[in-house]
Amino acid sequence: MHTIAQILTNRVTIHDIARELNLTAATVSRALNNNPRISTETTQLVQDKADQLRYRRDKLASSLRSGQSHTIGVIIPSAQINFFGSVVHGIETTASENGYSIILYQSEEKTAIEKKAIDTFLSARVDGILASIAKETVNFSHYAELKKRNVPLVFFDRINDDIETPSVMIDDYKGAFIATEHLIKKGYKNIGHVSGPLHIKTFSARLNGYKEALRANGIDFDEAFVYQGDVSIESGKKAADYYLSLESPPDAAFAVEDFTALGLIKGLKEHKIKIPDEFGVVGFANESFDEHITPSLSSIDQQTVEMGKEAFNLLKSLIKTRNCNVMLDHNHIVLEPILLCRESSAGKK
Amino acid sequence: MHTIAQILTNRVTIHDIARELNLTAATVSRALNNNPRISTETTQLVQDKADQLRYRRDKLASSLRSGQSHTIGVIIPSAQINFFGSVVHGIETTASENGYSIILYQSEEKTAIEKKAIDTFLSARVDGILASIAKETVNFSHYAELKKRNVPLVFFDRINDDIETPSVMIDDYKGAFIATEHLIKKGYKNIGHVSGPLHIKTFSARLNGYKEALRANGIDFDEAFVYQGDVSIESGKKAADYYLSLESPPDAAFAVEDFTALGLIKGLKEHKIKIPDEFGVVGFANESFDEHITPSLSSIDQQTVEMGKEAFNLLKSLIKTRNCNVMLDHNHIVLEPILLCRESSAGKK
DNA sequence: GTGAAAGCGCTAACAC
DNA sequence: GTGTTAGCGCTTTCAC
Repeated sequence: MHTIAQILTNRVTIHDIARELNLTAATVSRALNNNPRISTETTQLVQDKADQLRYRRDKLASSLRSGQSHTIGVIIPSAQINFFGSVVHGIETTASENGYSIILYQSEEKTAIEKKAIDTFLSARVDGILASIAKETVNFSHYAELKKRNVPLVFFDRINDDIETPSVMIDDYKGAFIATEHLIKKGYKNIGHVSGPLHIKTFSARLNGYKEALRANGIDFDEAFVYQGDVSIESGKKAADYYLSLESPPDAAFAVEDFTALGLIKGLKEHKIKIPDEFGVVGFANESFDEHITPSLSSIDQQTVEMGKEAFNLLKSLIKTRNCNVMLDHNHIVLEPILLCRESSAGKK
Repeated sequence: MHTIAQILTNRVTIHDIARELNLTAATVSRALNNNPRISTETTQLVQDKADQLRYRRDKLASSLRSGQSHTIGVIIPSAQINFFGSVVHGIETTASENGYSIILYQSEEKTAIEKKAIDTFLSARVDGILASIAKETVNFSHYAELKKRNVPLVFFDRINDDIETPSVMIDDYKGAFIATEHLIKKGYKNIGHVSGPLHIKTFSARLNGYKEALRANGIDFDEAFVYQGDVSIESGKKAADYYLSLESPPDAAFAVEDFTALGLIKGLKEHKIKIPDEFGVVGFANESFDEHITPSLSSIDQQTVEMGKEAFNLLKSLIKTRNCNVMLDHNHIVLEPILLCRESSAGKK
């Protein structure tokens, strides 16, 4: 029969199983795929023999023949960024549960690498692609080509409206609304906003959410309370300086994201302002440092793992309905942001 | 020109190129692979036509035939853990530069999932595997099988001595030595160590590094200065309580990792101990919160990106020399830890 | 319920 | 330098 050494060194194929059981490769293939036309006994026999010989289906051959690779391509800017590591966690976990493997590619925010990623994925005949667009990318023809080639594509977090494809993102507007309203409810009266570059949709949506929360609570919007920052610790610090230079400074602020909030807190501390007693702060992103700084930073969680999960599920349904012309093309999932209330917004004293 | 099947699947094959140029598929294949036996003109002709038709090599077919997939499998506990996200960054970047794709799998610290990952990789006929062992894993037969099957394997960060295979890890002993000596040089006299579970090699190595640094600097080791923790913020806090309960407490401590150091700092602050003026602290890992807490935490960087890069390079050389019987089996790379001096160990006043 | 035969798209041995 | 032929290991008609 077979020595252990033989089993380990030579690849076992369906032909080996077929030979040992006096069957044909076709039957073995069917049995391994639980084809109902094969008798229960044969199926059992084949599967037992496969186990015994430590057979493993050759995915290359199988995919080549069937046209389905059960592999998806994932493009993220960088695995080093917490946010994306976390989304990838959600994607891989869900993909794995569904029998899919993921090929990971990092764009490093470069369009050229993004194109290379798509090339690689197409070569590998992935069943679909999950992508978060690189910052550098302004021309989307490589994504458009995927649509033309009928390759399932789902954007997550960073989407683009020129490409009509399903997507998953967080509700920035709502997150900002919740954050701002939280400060109001905690008793802060004059609430500012440290903003980010407004040509980026994410940041303008947060500004709008902030404004609307004020309006909904009968508070007049004051242009002077919006500090136009650039998403950095430094811009948070400058915002603190700016606010305290005003004749009547705000007593709280919603920062466009956590690094800005961190800078704001540092700046306020330098001015000996007590947080949250004299000034409340809420950020956005739930960065890992939030709960470790002093005071711990209230923030809006972006549901990263959930985002990965939803993105995969969306892609999976796209794959399933690929040729059915089902109009899934306008399927956009918007996730609910979650307020994490920590020390920095505990209320005025 | 194009068959219906091609229009439907949108795939151009070497046969299409061959037909259009009155060549055979073999010649086209050779030309695309820059085979020197093909004339320069033909090669150019073929490559131009390939571009024109937007041909992309089918990696499945190519790998199936050639036996080389140019794909490697990567097992990490979780992409959500900063450390591993960062290592994956290093791996993917280097792999990509070398024309390799990576399939990512998360073990979630479970042996069963680890086995599934290996199964998947074997099925996908990866050229090699990069793995960081799951915490749960005590039986390594699935890794041993890879060795028997002659599948190139490299461990990173979490290694096991039972399996003889190349590996990359950080020098824990040296990192601890550097951290401890740094505190001595900064003028702290009585230096403690908040330890982790000592049955884990990483942590016992750090304890040894700490001890040796004391010895090398002529300081007597005092058992009472070692607090046996469990790698958590809580154990850091308890260590602070413990140290301050001593008749003559230490004036500095090297914490086994950053969360312990964070807890230590929090605990010391609660006791109104000034850091670094009255007490110096150094951690290990260079977590992302280190530079954002107050005081910022001095730590030992683990060279995560470099680790990924080295791991891939090691795997690549294993793949290249696979059948040459080159004794690469005892190749263990140990990375130099790097001290990051921040506020928490700035020196006594 | 199983077998025979035909590829999926590519590469590689062997021709000439 | 290029063509011919034969698969890689699998799935999938089409038979019976």
